[in-house]
Amino acid sequence: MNKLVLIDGSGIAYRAFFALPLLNNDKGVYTNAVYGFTTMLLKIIETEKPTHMLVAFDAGKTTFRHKTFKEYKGTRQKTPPELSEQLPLIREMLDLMGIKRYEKELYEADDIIGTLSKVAQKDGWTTKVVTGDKDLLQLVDKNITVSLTRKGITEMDDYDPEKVMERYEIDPIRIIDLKGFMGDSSDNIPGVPGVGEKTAIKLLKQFGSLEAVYEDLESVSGKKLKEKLEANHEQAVLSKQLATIDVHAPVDIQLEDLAFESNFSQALGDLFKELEFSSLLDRIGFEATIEEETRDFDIHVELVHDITETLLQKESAVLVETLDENYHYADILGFSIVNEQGNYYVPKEVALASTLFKDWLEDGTTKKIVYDAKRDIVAMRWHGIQLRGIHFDINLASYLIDPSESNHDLAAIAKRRKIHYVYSDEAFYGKGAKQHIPEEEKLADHLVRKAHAMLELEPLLSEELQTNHQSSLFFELEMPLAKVLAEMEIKGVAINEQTLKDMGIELNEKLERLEKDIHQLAGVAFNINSPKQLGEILFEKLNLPVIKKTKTGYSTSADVLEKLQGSHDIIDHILEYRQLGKLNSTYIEGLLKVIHPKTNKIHTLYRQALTQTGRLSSTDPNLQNIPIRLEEGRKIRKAFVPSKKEWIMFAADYSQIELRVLAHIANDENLIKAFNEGMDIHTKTAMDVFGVKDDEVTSLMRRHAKAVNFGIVYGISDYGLSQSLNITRKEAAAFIEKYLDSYPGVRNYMTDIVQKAKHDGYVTTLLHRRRYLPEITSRNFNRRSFAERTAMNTPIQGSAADIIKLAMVNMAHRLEEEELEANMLLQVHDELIFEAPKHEIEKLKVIVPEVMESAIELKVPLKVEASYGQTWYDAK
DNA sequence: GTGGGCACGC
DNA sequence: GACGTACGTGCCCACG
Repeated sequence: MNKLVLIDGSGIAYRAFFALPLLNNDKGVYTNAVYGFTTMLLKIIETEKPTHMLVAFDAGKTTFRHKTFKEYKGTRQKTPPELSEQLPLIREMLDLMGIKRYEKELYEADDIIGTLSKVAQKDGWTTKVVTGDKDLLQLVDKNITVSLTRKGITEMDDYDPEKVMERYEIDPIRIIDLKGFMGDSSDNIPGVPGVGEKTAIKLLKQFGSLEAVYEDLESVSGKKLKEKLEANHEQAVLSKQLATIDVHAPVDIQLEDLAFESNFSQALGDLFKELEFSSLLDRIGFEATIEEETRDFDIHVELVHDITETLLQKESAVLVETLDENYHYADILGFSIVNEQGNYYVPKEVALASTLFKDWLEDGTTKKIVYDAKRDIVAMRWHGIQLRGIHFDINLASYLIDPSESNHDLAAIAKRRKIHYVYSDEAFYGKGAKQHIPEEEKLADHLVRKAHAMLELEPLLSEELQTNHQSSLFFELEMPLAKVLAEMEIKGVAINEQTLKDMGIELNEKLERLEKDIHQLAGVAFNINSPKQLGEILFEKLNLPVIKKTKTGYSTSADVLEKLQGSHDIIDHILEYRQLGKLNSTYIEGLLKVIHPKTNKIHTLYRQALTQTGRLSSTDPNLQNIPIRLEEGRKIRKAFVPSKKEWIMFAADYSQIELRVLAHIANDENLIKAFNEGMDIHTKTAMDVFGVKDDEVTSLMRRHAKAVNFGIVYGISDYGLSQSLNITRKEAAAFIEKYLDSYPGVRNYMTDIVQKAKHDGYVTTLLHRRRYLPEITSRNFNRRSFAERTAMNTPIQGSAADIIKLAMVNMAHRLEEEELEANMLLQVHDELIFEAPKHEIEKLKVIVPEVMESAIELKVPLKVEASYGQTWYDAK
């Protein structure tokens, strides 16, 4: 059976261009439309497995339609040059993929597609049309389906005749009548003014066609409508004509010529590499390979059998290779050292057996350039080495220079700075099941290349940091913080395993009971954890009203279920099942799984070079999302205990740090005054937004005010606020307006920062952390709006992150100075958690708030609340 | 192995 | 007027 795929090339290119941010490769060539187009093609090839393919393009500005209506597409904006310059690349891509393309003078892509789809239909073929243009739905027929891009570029909705009927309630061919009435502003087709989709469909359902409506105009209900139709008769007929795809266009190609096979050439792989589509390479059957220019670079490697003084210089790039992502468990593969004396590879056994080498690693007076200081410190510590003398972390530097850079691998950092001789780890070791460690000679070569690049990169990155005014952010904040975090990770947090296990047993019993009840209420056994099965039960079997749909089916999220509460007893049970199930799988079973066998503690990994705002993140396990808001979940914290008897857990959190930062940055008098007077900020906001006095603030007002503050801090939209408060978007927008009226300094800040971001291309935090926002000038409303909210939010959230990081570095020094035994263990964005002997409590109660509050001086005081107890749970 | 849906924290 | 809307991590399911 032949399967033909016809693609609206012009439409998809246009769509891809606007759907994706303006990407470019290292030569500055724009690639977003090519990339989007290509991912769409690959998806189609993979899912449809076509035997024949054609991409049709519009031939030029003038088409036969302009003869009847010279203003056709008259309001179209000129194609942006950033897109035009990508069209030849798309053509080249198609040629290399072996996909035929076609354009015809005076005809549009639609007409070519229409004509060929009907020829194929006659020959008994199956055809799929891929487009972003709803007009093409008129082609839907037996054996012809139309795929409309939905959001982005690779997500599509398939329309067969039934689906068109379901969506529009008319036959596919009546799409042209619909267009006749509605018109189309993007093509400058007038239609009948005042008639939209709803009215047009009503008319077509009643009369059948546009012509039939005009033949029997008297039967049309509504005087106004009748007048509008009468006055625009000619225009409606013309509009229908313009919207009609010519299925008899003079297309001079045979279907057989469109044969397609998906075995791709090396030339295509080369083009992908040139355009930096590395993530797509394996989809066309190419591995990420080491490029020739990289391989050809000759580097002399000295394999070290005996450690001597000569290779241990005052300044070196040092690499300790650990393959396991989780460096608490990672084995060391080997070391490389590159300095002015040479390029050395030191096998693991040689390195670990040498006291000379160990002493050098532990020598704080030598300057070591590393790629990931925290990983190196921790990994070596597990092998008994106290790494010191770290001077420069390549990864951290790259992150500070541009956190949005998607790839901070050494090879990528190097390549962006014209250093091409490093292999990417993925290309060298392989990924997934194919990962393996090559023979020692190759490994030595790889590691030495990496260290060599590190040595070469250090001055380049230093220079960039300096240009960005980020030297002190780097050397005085992030570098010292890496060491502090390493110590926290190594120390780990002790866990009372039995507490977790007991909670697990209790939870399992409750879950079993709940499951039984739910199955009974449903009348059938099913998997409650499957949103798909749950949706079928709720909305098909029990016929509950559908509140929201996801792209794959019914939404069963908590906010949907909450709206269904009361309509069926099963809902409450499901909500409870979900809540307890989450606790059990993520927090009980999940945490038990990651207790380190050697220490019986949990050692998280902080990601210091990941988030766009400068916050840390925590993985393996994530200790930054341990439940607190609901009591059942909060109990999990009872399992987090001090590592020594007679010790306690001590917690200290910043109160409203983001809003204080906002008061400072925005220099808002009202907000500054509120903080200086020590007011409850949510109550204060409620007073201002609702215009009431202190004692008139109801709990609902305060809740709403709190959500508005939350929105300001996290940069959510009016839509986001409306969702969290369950109010309309308009009401949410009104709240935000009221807020900004009350805090004019904040309003000015919001306006100014967006302007500044447009001008500079980036925003910064108090300590010069930087976030680029290229989309702030996007023509796409969503992208632009998002960038604008990010511009407002990042300086707030990022500065708060700067402050707590600074406090952590200071705290580590202070604990040492005071010779306290207390250990700093965890950071949860605005909170620090310690363990300490009881006799240090009184001292900590003074020192910890003092260090945190004095981390930085703002126009408002910083406030810290501290508490302690037997477990993390009790430190509240 | 991957993407989607969901839920946890800040 | 629609668009699709704080971030990050991890679980389970369903798909190939």
